[in-house]
Amino acid sequence: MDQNPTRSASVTVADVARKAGVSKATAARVLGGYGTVSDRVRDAVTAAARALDYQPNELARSMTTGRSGTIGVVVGDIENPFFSLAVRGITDVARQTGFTVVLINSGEDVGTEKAAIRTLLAKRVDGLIVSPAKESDVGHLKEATRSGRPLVLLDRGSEALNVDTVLADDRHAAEGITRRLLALGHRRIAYLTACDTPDHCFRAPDDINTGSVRRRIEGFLGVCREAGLQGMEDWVHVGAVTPEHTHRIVTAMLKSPQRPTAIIASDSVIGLEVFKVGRELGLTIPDDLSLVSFHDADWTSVTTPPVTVVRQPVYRLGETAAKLLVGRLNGTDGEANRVVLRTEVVERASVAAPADSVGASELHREP
Amino acid sequence: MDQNPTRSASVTVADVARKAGVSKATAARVLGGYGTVSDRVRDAVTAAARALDYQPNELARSMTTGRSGTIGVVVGDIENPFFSLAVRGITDVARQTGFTVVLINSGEDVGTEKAAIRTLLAKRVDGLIVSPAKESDVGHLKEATRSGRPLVLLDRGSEALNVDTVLADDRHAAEGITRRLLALGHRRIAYLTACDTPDHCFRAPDDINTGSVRRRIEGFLGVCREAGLQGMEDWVHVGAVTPEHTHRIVTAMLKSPQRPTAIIASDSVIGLEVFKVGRELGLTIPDDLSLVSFHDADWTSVTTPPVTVVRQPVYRLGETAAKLLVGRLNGTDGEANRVVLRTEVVERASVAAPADSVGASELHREP
DNA sequence: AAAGTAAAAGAGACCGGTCTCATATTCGAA
DNA sequence: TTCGAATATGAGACCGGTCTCTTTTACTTT
Repeated sequence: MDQNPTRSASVTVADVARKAGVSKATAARVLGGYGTVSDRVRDAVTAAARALDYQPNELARSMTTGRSGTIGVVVGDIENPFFSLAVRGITDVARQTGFTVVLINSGEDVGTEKAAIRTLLAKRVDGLIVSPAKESDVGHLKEATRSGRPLVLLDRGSEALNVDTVLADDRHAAEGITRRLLALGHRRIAYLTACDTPDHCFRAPDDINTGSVRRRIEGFLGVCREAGLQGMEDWVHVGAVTPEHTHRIVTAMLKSPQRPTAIIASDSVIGLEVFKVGRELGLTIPDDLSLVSFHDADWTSVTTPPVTVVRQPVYRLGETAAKLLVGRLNGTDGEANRVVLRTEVVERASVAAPADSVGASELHREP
Repeated sequence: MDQNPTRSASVTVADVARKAGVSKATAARVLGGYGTVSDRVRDAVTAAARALDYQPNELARSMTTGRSGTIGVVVGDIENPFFSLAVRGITDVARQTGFTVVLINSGEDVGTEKAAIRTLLAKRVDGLIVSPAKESDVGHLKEATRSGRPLVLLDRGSEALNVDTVLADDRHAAEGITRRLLALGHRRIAYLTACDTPDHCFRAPDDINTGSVRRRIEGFLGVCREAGLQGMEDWVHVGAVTPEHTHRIVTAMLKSPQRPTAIIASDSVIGLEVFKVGRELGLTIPDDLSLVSFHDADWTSVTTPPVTVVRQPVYRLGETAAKLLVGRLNGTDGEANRVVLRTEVVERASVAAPADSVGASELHREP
């Protein structure tokens, strides 16, 4: 019965039409599910299609309809649990709504991101979800929107881009944990991020091109300033791009005579490395060093002590972005939405008053 | 200067040709980078393309060439660090070789997987990398290969499918850790996996459809049998599909009078949950309970105690699969490759002799 | 039974590229 | 100078669908 192996040359509507004894147009109507056809013909065509094992060619379909049924997603690094969870949110919505996801990693490099956008546009994705590497460099994104395809920004916004954006309230979260640390008496608080600057030094928030991180640093510095602490810019460290880099930076930091009494890690990959270095150097958390990490990664609840984190609704970040995009794709228009999802500080046990908190509380009384 | 906003209707080769004053065919030659053209014409066309901001339509190109430049990837769950790391390996190779990745999560459900394959085939991906949910149910995969598009199996093989396959040597790894546990005196060793059976009970390895996991269980049971332990099938627990399920199963297991003295977790998500439950119940690892987990997730080195794991070369698993696929795409043919990558047991501190090791060694003397 | 209308089917253009084949041009060798 | 080969360009079919427009068929209506 199977002596007729499917030829590699694929079966087309024309083949089905011929077999069913109808015109190509009619067969296409049945197969494509549009227009009006009689029941008799529908059955004949369906039977012929089954007999021939007809497989529609979506490419050809996209050609004429102009819709490819795909959405392009550009994230920094799918390996990072933050992005993999967000992407899960995106793919779930995509599947439910009949879209398919093309995924590209930018490696947080603008050049790669540009190439990615170009590729996706050339492949005629219906829309884009991007987590831009640099807020300041978004010409390629602007161009993408100009081509008429909707764009949604994920986790990082851009003033220059008037498009749907889904963010976590990073500044607020940073302010909260900074206040907490200050109240406990910490004065030497380091903020550590993967974002880098040309000379690997931090001077002002404007040096940071990743929106979410910049807002956090602004919140951190703002609260410090309110509390009368000046020059906290020196405590912001950039360039923790790999675990190895992070290891080096944290080790240097913790070995210096004026070592920080608390560290804020900008993501869970960094947080993990800080934890490791602390242990390596024989420092006890939280007695010798307080640690707060962004992203409630699974491991943070299971260490000794468990780590206090900023919980971001990462899955919902992706989910919301995808829903917004699908909405646009289905014709919703109007002003760009800026959705800001609430974060939450999960207090665990990696934060305590610093050992030298006396000096610190004196400082507190100064102003 | 920018008073001429790009019309949404895209610029085609025909438009460029007209502007450059050449035929469509010639313009296409320049733009497509094929055939021979004079320098003068090339410059003219290039200039016209730039002036018009021509963006090639890959869809149309794929239409005629039959190659879409995309590879379809179907994994269980991108949120699982195992898959996100493997996918990272795949996407890296894809980018380097000029391919783009379409990602679909199967949720380990064969129905979803089938739909995914159909979608990807309809979108005319050039090739597929799949981590099949069930080894026994691969008709749809067979069909995919029959359509002429190469398929590479990731982490899970299938005897029924004679295609390139990349696996970790799961059986060997399971045998190693089982021997270790037995040598320490453990007799009540539980194996816990997410794979499920219709009635949520395990009787024999054939109940397990996920190849990698079945091989591990076979290794586990085989070594136990060698050591004279019978009926260890009862110690294999299935259905740890979510952290909640896992929590319930592990709690029941550890509260039973005949509680296991050691648990082997089939992935890091399960391992984490076992760790949490152990702590909840006030059990000390490794004194009260030994724990070994598959997958060297980042958190495993940072707990107290750190967890002994089976390190799989996950990134290389994905990378190798992608390289194999790209090879096929570039015309390599010949017998199907079965690549088995070595795993490694990373000894940390979550394994020790059981508290009641005396009774255990007696048992050991029995046969 | 004739006319009028709605439903069904067919013919063929079209989407935006590629590619074959025919024609025109250029160049070197005889 | 002239011919032949090599190189450049043009015309148009083609990929596999969708979709408009026209013709044919079926069903009301009076």
